[in-house]
Amino acid sequence: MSNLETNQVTQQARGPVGREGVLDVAARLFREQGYGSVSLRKIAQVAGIKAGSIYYHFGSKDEIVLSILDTGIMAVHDEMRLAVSSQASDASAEVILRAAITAHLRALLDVSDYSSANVRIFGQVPQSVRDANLPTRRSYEAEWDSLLARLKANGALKQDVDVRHLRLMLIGALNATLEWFDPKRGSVEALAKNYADVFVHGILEKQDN
Amino acid sequence: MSNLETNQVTQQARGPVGREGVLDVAARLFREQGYGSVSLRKIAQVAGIKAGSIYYHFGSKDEIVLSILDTGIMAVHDEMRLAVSSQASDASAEVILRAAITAHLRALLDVSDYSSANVRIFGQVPQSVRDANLPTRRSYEAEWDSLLARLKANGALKQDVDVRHLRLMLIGALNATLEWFDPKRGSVEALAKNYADVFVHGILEKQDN
DNA sequence: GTCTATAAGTCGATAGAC
DNA sequence: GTCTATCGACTTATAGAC
Repeated sequence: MSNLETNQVTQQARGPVGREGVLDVAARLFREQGYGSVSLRKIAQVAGIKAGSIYYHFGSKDEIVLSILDTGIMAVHDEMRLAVSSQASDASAEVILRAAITAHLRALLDVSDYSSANVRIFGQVPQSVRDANLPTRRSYEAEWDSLLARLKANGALKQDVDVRHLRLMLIGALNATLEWFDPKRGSVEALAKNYADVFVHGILEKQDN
Repeated sequence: MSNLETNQVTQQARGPVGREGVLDVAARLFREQGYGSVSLRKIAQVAGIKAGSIYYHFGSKDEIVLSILDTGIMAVHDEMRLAVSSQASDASAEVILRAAITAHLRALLDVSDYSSANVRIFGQVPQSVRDANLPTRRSYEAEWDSLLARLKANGALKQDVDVRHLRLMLIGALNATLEWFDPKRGSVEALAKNYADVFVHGILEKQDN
C-alpha cells in the first residue's frame, strides 16, 4: 500500500534544528498529511536531521504529538479569549459572538499549524494521547461555555438553547471548515461573517418569525 | 507505541464469512477505531478467519476501504433522497429542510456503519482511495445543491446565501456530530430538531431583525 | 546535538496445501 | 473458501561513536 502519496518531502537544513524546529515541522506535516502517514523518519528528513536524533529532544513520538495537540488548543484558546476580552464593555451579544467565531477560525485557518494539526489528527492518535490532551481541551470548552452562558443570562440567547450542545455544534461546524476552506476562494474574515450570519439569523427568508 | 488501545477484539465465527461479512466487520472497526489502527489481521480476527483468507475476496486493503467509502455515501444519499421525495408536494421549505437534515443524521448516527465509517476515515485513507471515492461523493453533494437551489429559487432561502457554501457548512456541521453524539444523552430526532432550529431561526433572541 | 547501526515489532501481500 | 508460512518493507526506539 502506498501511503506515502504525492508528498513533497523537501528538506530545509539551515543551522541547528532543536526541539522547536522539530515541532514546527511535525505540526505542519501532521496538518497536511494526517497522523498515520507521518513517520519520525519523514519529520527528521524534512527538518534536515536523521531520525535517531529526534530522541535527543523527545522521549517518544507520543510526546511530540501531545506537545503539538496541547499547543494547538492553547493557541486557539488565547486567540479567542483575547478577541472577546478586547470588546467594549457595552458590546452587544452579536458583536461578541462574531468576534469569538472570527478568532477561532483565524487561529484554525490562518495563524497556527498547531491548531489545525490538532483538529486534523486528534481523532487519529492513540487513545492515551487523546486522554492526555483532554484537560487542555476542557479548558477551552469551558471558555466557550462561560461565554455562551453569559450571553444566555443576559437574555441575548434564546432561553431554550442548551449551552453545552450549542458549543459542540458551533465548534464542530467551525472545525469542519478545515476540510474544504481554500484561501484562494475567499478570506477567513468573509467566511467568519457567513458563519456568524447563519448562527445569528438562520438561513430562511423571514416571513412570520 | 501502543496503537492497539483498549479495543475489544472479540471474534464472532459462526458459519461462512464471505465478502459481505468481511466488509461489515471492517466498516464497524473503521468507525470505532479509525483507519490507521485497523489492520487486515485485526479485521480477520474479528471476522473469525485468518488474514490471508481476506485476499480470496479482495485484491488489496484499498479495495476494501473504497468499497466501504462508496457504500457509506450511497446509504446516506438514499436516505436523504427518499426523505425529501416523500414530502407532500406543497410542503414548506422548512419542512423539507428538516426532513433532509434528519435523514442525514439518522444514516450517520443510527443506521449505517458504512456512512459513519466514511465520515470518520475519509481524511485518513491514501489519496488514491479518496480520489476513487470522489464521484460518489460529488453525486451526493449535487443532490444537496439541487435541493438548496430549488429552495432558493422559491424565495424560501435568503437570496444572498451561496448554495455551495451553505451545503459545505451544513454537511460539515452535521458530520461533526459523529465525534460527540451519545445516544444515551438524547435521540437522533431531538438532535436533528436542534440543528434545524439553529439553521432556520438562528440562536439569538429576536429583537430587531 | 547529531550521527550510524541495529534491534524488535507490525504491516500488506503472496504462494501453495487442503 | 480458508488455512499455514513467509517475504520484504516499514515503523518506533535504543546504543554508542563523534
